[in-house]
Amino acid sequence: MKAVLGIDEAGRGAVLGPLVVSGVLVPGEGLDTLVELGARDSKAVPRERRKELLAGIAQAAWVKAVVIPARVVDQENLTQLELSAAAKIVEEASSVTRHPSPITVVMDAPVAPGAIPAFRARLASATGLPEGAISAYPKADSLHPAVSAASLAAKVIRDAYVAYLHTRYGDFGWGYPGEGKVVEFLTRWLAERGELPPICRTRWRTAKRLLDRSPVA
DNA sequence: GGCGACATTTCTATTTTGAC
DNA sequence: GTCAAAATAGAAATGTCGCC
Repeated sequence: MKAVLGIDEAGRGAVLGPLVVSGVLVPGEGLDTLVELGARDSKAVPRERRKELLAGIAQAAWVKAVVIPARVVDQENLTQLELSAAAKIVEEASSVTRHPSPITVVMDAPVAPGAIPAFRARLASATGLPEGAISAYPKADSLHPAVSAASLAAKVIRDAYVAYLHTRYGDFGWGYPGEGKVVEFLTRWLAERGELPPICRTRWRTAKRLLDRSPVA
């Protein structure tokens, strides 16, 4: 039975902090184990519980994450970055399996349904996998246990990275525009330094609005 | 045919509400 | 008190349509 590599990302909509793309590789027969461990829609799992689940998943599966800093997100579009990260994860996953091209890739579609075939073709081209070995569809993070596990891993790793950033920049929340802490942090930073912090995605509307309002911008 | 605007689709999160 | 689902609000990319 082919191994299954689930891929998902966290931090797509955040104005502060990185985008994290994660992959979880399990033997086909190991999918039931992921379900038993509690791999399911990560949005329905409380933040602290996610860490416990990932600890169990990491013992039963191969886990890999690619962290993409905010400044890199500023320079390229998210879909292209996610595709490159996914290709890197597929490459490493292939190297840890014993057979040539034994992987089936399943991931959350990062594009509109009409654009999924083109996305699959690009990923196939980047990885050397046949298109038939790649599956991408909406809500895969809640429908497929390997993608659920990848989603949990991406969120936990992003949370840990953000916690590290808190030690350097202070508490700015989790980085999403809807959080009051995020806007307060950016407003204060901009007022004190006259520029946005290096962990900010300056292309985001939230950042642009603050720059437009800033007297020093 | 090329370009821009808009609609649609996805993702993310938090908050609120209701059931157990 | 805990958990799940729905609502809401932020982001970007793609596809379609109308205009030049």
